[in-house]
Amino acid sequence: MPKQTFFNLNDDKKNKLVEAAREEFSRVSLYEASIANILKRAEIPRGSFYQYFRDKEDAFFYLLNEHAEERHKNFIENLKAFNGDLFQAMTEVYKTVFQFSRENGNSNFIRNVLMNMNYKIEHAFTKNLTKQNIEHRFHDIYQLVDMEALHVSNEKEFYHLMQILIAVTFHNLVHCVSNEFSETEALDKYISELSLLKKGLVK
Amino acid sequence: MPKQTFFNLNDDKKNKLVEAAREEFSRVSLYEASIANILKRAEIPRGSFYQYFRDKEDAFFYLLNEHAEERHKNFIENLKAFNGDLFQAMTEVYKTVFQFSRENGNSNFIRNVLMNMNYKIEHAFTKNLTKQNIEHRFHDIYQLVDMEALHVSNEKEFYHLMQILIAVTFHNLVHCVSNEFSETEALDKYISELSLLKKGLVK
DNA sequence: TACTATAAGTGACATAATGTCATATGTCAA
DNA sequence: TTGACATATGACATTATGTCACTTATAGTA
Repeated sequence: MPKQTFFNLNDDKKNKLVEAAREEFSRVSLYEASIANILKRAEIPRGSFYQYFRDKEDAFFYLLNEHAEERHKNFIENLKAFNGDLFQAMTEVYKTVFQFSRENGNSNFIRNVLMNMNYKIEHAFTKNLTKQNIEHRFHDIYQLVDMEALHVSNEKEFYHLMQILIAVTFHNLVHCVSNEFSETEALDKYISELSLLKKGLVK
Repeated sequence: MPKQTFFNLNDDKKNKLVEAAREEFSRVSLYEASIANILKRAEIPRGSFYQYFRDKEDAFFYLLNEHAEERHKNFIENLKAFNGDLFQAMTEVYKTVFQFSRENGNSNFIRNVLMNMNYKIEHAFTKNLTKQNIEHRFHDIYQLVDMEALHVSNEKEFYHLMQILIAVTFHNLVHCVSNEFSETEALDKYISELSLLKKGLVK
């Protein structure tokens, strides 16, 4: 989490800093990113950066969490719109994230995020920060999903189902973005795998 | 790939260097690893390192590929031993990798690999280097697997099935290692998810 | 208004990392 | 012995990171 001083910043300065960080993290991965470039773009001195953020990661995960928050809201909305159809809701999120990764303009942030996806990044994406939050959100989803359609009989089984779905969704995203699939190709692959998932892998 | 000079090294020097690298990559992740530490341990000058490897990654992926090669052989053996039962063979590999991640002695290499798993690392793990190799290996597996038991009707569907299985297997490994699960807990989780995968997610 | 405590801003600096290159050394065949 | 080639070496240029002593701003108080 950024330090309080960051949140105390006036909007202009804050936005300029956030944009500078986003540009740098769009250029390269978290590990290759250079704080010096962010400073240059944001026109702030080195000391100030450390006044606002603990380090490079802190700034990166701030941006990522902002994005993840949006995706979570989308997911909940989709779940409602599709009457609890988990797979349709997930497919919409998949599409959205994939489209973000295709923005060729100023921001390749999501593309870089996906191509360097690891446990910590996935975690930031799917859960949000606190243990409490995770359980709370999981429960929200559990309430909204149409369980009748699913092959699970309790919350624990549903947890496993979600783990599988998340694994396959991210794996697809990363694979398709890394291999520069078109949106149609990516969606085809994802839908094929979802369909196999639904019907089961064995006879 | 390491440079030819590396392979020309006499065994003593080569082993010392490889061990030095393994120790460093066991201490921290690829990105945090310091070449200086490898040099100190291997007692070679800086210039020599770059005579043998292109960079830090080069050394890291050399070690990883060695390991992945072993796992691939295991997998093929298991597939034969279990008469083409894909799930049993995969569960054995899962167990083995998990056990490697638990080695508390000199080497936490696999633990660090799993905890920093990303696309590139997964790729090194599952495929080996060349496109040709990937297709070749995939075909080998396709020949060995008992297709009768599976819910797929052609090689393309089998490809999707393997993608799912790989996604879920790695996701489990990373999750269980990151959260310090015991071997029993990890195996329980994996088996639960495999069972859900087999029977299908929807009714 | 002047004073003071607290927060925020600043950039030079210590430290450590990476990759390169000119130079030195070793090896082997003619 | 010589020359061509491969290998070895460590000083160096460059670029990072995170800290700290010091300055400046702000807001509450006498």
